[in-house]
Amino acid sequence: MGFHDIPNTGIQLGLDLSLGQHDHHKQRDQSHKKRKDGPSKCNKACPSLTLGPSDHGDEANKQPNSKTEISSRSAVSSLVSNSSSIKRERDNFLGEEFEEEVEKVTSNSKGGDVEDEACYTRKKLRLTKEQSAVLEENFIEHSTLNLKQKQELAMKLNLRTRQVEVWFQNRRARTKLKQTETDCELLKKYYETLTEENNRLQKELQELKSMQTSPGPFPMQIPTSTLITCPSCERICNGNINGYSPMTMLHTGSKAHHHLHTNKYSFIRSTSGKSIKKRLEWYDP
DNA sequence: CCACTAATCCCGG
DNA sequence: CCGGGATTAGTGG
Repeated sequence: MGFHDIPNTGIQLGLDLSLGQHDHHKQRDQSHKKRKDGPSKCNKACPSLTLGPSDHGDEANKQPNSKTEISSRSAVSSLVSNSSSIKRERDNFLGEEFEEEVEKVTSNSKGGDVEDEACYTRKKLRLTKEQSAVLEENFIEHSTLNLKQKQELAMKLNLRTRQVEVWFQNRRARTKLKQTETDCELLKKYYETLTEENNRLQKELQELKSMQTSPGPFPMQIPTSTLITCPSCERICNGNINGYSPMTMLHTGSKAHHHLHTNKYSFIRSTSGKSIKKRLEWYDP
């Protein structure tokens, strides 16, 4: 694998400002904020919401029973709220949508199943296969959405706009993480290659030096193992960077026998998008 | 919007 | 059961 094989690692990100925070997050936020103060014990006064049909996280995900179920799960994501919630400071819009959903869920929940163990036990929403698939499809088309697109998608999937927004954010983060890992691997390989190359050159240098110091019956010879011929002028060149075929490198030298014998090859974009340039010097006999 | 983080789910050893 | 990866979501910049 050569460095020219490294894919363009740039990630294009748009700047769609999201407005979508709404009142109903406040409850969730509150229950979430607790975590920073350490795990909280159940507050007797908490009127919790449950997930309605499913008590077992992913059950509905694996076998979505009905639209209602999807809708309930999606909307509430599993929150257990604290009635004394402090309002979140952010701007909140799009409230009705969630209110409706909360009501559905509340009505779905049977009176008895909201017990102590439910308090502060945040059940995690898992999107259904269908929802994930649609989101994925949309992501492939556009990795960012404008507000309208988010709203439409949310409507289509029975999710809140905020959930769609978050899903896209997380999805972008995952993409970026994967890319970073890939780049890291490539850089590791590049490092190894350079190390090998360095060792090889060191060795070669030693050989040359020893040849110089101990004159034999034959004239000095350059080790040919790593030399190739310049395709345009037929001069000998140390064109082999381990693993990178000279064929893939563009020889940009000028006319044969009059060029400067200096060629530059650019071959990779690092994670930060800057190019690393490798320079080869043609041997000048 | 992103980075960071927590909470939860889920799966394999 | 436990550790760790994946996913969803909150917070702050």
